Amino acid sequence: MKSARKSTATKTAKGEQTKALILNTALEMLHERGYENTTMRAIAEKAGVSLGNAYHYFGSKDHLIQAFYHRVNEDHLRASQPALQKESSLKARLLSVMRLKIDTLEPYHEFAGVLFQTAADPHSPLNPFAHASAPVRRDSMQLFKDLVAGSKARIPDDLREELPHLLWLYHMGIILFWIHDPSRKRTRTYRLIDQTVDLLDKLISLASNPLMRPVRKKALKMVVDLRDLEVEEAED
Amino acid sequence: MKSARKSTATKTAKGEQTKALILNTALEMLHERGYENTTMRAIAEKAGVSLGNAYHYFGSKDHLIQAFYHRVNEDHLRASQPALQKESSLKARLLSVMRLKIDTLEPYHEFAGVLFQTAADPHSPLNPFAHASAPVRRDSMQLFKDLVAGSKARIPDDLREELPHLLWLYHMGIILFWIHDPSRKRTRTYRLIDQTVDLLDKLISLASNPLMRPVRKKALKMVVDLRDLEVEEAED
DNA sequence: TTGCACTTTTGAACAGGTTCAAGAAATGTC
DNA sequence: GACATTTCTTGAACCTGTTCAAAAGTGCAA
Repeated sequence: MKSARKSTATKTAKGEQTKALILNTALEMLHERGYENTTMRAIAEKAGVSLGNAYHYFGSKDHLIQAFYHRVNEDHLRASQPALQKESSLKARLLSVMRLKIDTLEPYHEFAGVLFQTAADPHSPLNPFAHASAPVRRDSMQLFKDLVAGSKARIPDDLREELPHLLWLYHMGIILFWIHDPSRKRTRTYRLIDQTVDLLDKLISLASNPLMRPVRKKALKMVVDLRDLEVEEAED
Repeated sequence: MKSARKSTATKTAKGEQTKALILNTALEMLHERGYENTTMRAIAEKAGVSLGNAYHYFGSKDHLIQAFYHRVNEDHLRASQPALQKESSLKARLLSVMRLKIDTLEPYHEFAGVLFQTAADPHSPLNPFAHASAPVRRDSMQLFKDLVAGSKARIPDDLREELPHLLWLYHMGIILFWIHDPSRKRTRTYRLIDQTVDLLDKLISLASNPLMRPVRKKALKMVVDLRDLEVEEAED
């Protein structure tokens, strides 16, 4: 379960085809049977290729999972567009985006643990701070940038600039909660979203108050540090 | 890497002895060689017992890791006592405890990722919210209770009651950062601690202001929800 | 002492992720 | 078209976590 090998880039039309075949088969099986029951051997067999061939295109099972996560992320992006068109207040936009995130993720709750399990390991390609997942992270980060940029709230520039990162971090926290949420239909998570979004909205207003400038500056300095860390790791 | 089996309780003096032998050997090897290179076979061999025997006492490799984490936690507790005796302000107490936490964890930075990797999976016994790690969690939670109780800060009762949980959560966040911190001697993490502790102290003062009561109530309601989730899971 | 119920211990077997050397196919070059 | 090079594909082999049935040991009651 180590393997640093990257997914191999295809050099041939046929290779491209095979890679896509393996990936699609894998995604399908992951969806249908969950993580544990989707073995590399099973994927290879169902796709009609050899085990080694699967490993030629995807350096590890994690890489397949990453592809899976990428797809879920695309779904969320697409699902969020209407709300971002319609809503204009920061609060409403954030609420929609967060709820839709959970909606999108829900079918995979059962094996989401495994999904984020790997995410905590700095060496894992699934780690959301790591290089390998940079595209996925950039996409989801972009969503929060759009979310902030398109809102008509009056927010100081310094805060506005860092807000997307803060919200992204917040959204990771919610997902962590969701993973551990045993309630039916994940009602707790939705409730938590409602409450935290409300709270965040209040806090943002509060932080936008000129009187809060010193505290805000201090907090933002800290956030920038956090962000730098992400970037650094993304480089290596 | 599944296994729900618990560690078996020993029924005999000899069993007790064997269990301790295996555990000590495992901890030693984990410390010396890290996670990947410490295989169950290697532990069993070095301890001079059979592979199956190791599994008789520890249901999985994770259980061994948990024991490891437990020991580190004890070290931290012990290391924190002097500071908790000496310091009286909340800020100073928190700062000491957090810095000592990182000090204690530092020797294991290399494989800490794996350690907390498993922690993200709800099914894992290492998951800090799960039943299996309840003792460890209770211990580290107790530390933060002491931390708050022994401080002479003027804090509203409602906040004071939830503060230990909040600080525990905060401390988990810092550890997450630390895991990903590539800086030499983890200077970034220490800096982040300095900054966040300072900020937290300010926020606590702020939240203690009577004017903040409505926002505070709202925030605390949310925290209680979080805490309930932990408890619930700890039950099953 | 013998027999019984238990705990402890063993090692073989299994499963699944991963590696690798080598053959087959495709592509490019002259 | 023939050869060289690169890419694709294969399947066996390896490693490690985990399971399990059975052997060995232990203590205690009759």
